[in-house]
Amino acid sequence: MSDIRVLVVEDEPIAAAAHAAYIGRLEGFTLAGTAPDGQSALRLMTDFAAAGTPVDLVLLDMNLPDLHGLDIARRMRAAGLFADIIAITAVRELNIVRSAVATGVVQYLIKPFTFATFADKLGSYRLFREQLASPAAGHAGPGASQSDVDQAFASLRAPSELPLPKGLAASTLESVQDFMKLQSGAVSASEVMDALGMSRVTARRYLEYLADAGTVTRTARYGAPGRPENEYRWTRTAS
Amino acid sequence: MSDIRVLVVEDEPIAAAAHAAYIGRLEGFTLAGTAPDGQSALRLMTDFAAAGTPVDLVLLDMNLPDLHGLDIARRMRAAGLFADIIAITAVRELNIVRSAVATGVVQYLIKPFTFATFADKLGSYRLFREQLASPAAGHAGPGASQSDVDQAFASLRAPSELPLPKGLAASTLESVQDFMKLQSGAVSASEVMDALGMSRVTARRYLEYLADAGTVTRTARYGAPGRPENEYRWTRTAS
DNA sequence: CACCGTTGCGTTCATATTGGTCATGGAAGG
DNA sequence: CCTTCCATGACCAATATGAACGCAACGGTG
Repeated sequence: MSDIRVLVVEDEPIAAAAHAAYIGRLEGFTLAGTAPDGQSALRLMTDFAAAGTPVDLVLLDMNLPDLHGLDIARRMRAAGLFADIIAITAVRELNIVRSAVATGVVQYLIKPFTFATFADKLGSYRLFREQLASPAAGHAGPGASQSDVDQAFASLRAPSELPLPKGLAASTLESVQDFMKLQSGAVSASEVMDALGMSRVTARRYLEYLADAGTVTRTARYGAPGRPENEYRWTRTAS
Repeated sequence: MSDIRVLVVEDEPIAAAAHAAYIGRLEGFTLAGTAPDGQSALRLMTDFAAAGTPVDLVLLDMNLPDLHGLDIARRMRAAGLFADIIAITAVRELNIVRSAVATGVVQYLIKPFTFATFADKLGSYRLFREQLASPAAGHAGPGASQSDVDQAFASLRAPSELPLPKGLAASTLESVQDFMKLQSGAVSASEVMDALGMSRVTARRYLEYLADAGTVTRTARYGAPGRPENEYRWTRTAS
């Protein structure tokens, strides 16, 4: 089976290069090109389609200088471009998710994400395509049954757990992350402990992990008696 | 939450009446109207949108006298109509499924189907909407995390139609579901074990399956020594 | 200015308690 | 009687907690 041709649409050059590099590391995917804004993305897709090598999948950032990602998706459909779309955004608004689904977005990635998350989402998309290309054996005839379609949809939309370092639980990490997102200023490990009802050791361990991952920054707080206290601050997610 | 307004698009009068009757039997759904062909369907949707009562969901037959279902979906998007679509078809062609996904089809029903299948697909769609309207409890704040989005997408799967994984029995799953429905708060796996008289392993396996299917949410309970205990909460809100 | 007690957090370790997995037994169906 | 499937019990792995220890800055005191 030929590779899935991917177009990366992202205005920030650093992020665009990162996504392109991610694509290169994945089996079964080929980078078709990159576009820094909506207009050039649409033009590129039209050119590729005219050249007989249409784009199969678009990694579409929602925040672009000229057009919103949803607008691009709508214009794509209006222009007869029916590549599948994986939306990438830092905007955590659920109503946007619904609108995105209505315009044919098959996956939704929230920045910042790790390569593991990225690979997982694209992998499930590839599995979705493969299941539609060759349905499960055992059914006679060329048609697809309801369960075949259901299985394809399931593989497209199934969540998956990512491997975490030993000693850390996914649910706990998520609680800490959600709490940190809401804090505008810096918080100490003790404050996290009180707010989430967990022990000081646990709170500190997860904050330390997030600091290592770059999701939060760690600074020292002086002025009070006692050993200086580390305070953690949610790093502004790069648009 | 107000009901989901549904438009039935179906050329055969008998089938159209059947679908309309199905809608009437479902909690949380209201029939907005029926259309026998693509042109009148588009006109109806435009009129509803202009009247301030837009259609939320379209049950769209793929084989219509004037237009193909995919064409209708594309024209809807081009016209700025972003109702969600559940495709209904007797044509079992998988490439159509892929194109349908690209135009924002959220579910795919293959005729002939029973009322149970119909109710299941629409029920999972309603759960999808509810999860996007109010993300899972346990996470504070207005933002949605990656796992919230994943879980919403997961509700679009059809657990009852998928073959059950090895080791699960339908009858046991039903009793666990019935018990969980009655619980207002969160329950742990041990409590389910005691209440239903089954082993901890079995209770946990079924709860885990339900959590994966999005029917229950899983959160951790902190504060006590020892490994945190998972507690499960029924999420399907009876509207 | 140097030193030392105080103070509160960082760090480590053992412990408790649950989650996860494997092989086994029993029941249902053919 | 055989096969298949699921619930079970027992084992190992995982993870938050509490306590004990160490460390670094503050604030007196010499």
